[in-house]
Amino acid sequence: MSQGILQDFNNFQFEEDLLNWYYENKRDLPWRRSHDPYKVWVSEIMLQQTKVDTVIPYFHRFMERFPTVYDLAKAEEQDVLKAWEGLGYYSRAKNLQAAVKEVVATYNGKVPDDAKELESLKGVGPYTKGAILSIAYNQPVPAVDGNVMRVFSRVLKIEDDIALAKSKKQMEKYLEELISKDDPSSYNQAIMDLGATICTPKSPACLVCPVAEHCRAFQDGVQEVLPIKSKAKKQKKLQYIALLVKNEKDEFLIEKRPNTGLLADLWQFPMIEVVSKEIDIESEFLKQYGLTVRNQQKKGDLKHVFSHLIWELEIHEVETEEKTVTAPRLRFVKKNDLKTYPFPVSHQNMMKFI
DNA sequence: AAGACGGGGTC
DNA sequence: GACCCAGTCTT
Repeated sequence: MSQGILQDFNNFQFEEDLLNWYYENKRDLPWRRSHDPYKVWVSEIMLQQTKVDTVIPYFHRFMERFPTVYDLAKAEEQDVLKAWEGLGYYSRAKNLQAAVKEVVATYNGKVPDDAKELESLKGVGPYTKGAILSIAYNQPVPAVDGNVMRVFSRVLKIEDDIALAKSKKQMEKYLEELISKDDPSSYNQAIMDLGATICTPKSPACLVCPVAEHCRAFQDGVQEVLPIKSKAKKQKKLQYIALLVKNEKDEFLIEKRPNTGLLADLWQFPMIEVVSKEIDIESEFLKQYGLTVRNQQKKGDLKHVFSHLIWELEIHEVETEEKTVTAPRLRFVKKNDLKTYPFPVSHQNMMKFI
């Protein structure tokens, strides 16, 4: 047993109380119906920074569309992005498919049960590695996410800033010791359920918590103070003119975004960044897109908030006499065909102005 | 260590 | 508005 913070912590009783609670109260979630490593993997990627309720319908559709690693490996990337449309953090989808291709090519289609192999896969970090190893393969490996940081900041009364990388590393060290060696799969999932339903960020339900008697924060009445987390910086504001460019065939001009960075490889309506007060939209559009447009008409405003920036879009409709475009990332598309392309939510909202 | 990377829900 | 969410990658 280590000196320090784990000293005097009754882990034997904590584990028993936690697991007994979990066996009686675990949530019935779609990805818990099997221990198929591929399903565990997909669910864990989708659940990154994303609530369970949001993920459930996406998970069902994704599994129907790509039931096995082989189906996902051979899919068109655009189809994968379309299945991910609206879920956000789209590099997750691209990395997942790249990693699945690697699993098919290198591991004969079997999701690795080895830590080194797993963490070499794109999009698989310390958390996802631990989740797959524990949930799918029942190995006693920690999976430290926001829930775990919060629950154990309170249980062990840790007052370090959980936004710092070293705090998470330290927590992984503690959990290597604490994690159940009898049922690591249930242990990790129990902490997540506890964090999601009882040990919540605000107003934790300590009076019905199965491990309240082991919780140092509760004993000292500081459960509402922990965990300590430094503030996020506020978003940068960006202003754009977003254009519904319609030709005489009633088609709209769309463009594919660059293959890296924000919303990579998703489609959008053309946008012109508003740098100065007085910009001439028609000449600026000709300069950036090479098309002549006319009869500009303002349709409305749209605001879209990302985690790190804010888009303020001024929606305009214009007409063009062009019927074709040669640039590969530009395309004229009928209104009814727009739904076949993956769009960010901000530009799905633009379609309401059509 | 800090920033990039989505979107939705809550208070 | 601020905060949070079953994080990872890049700089």
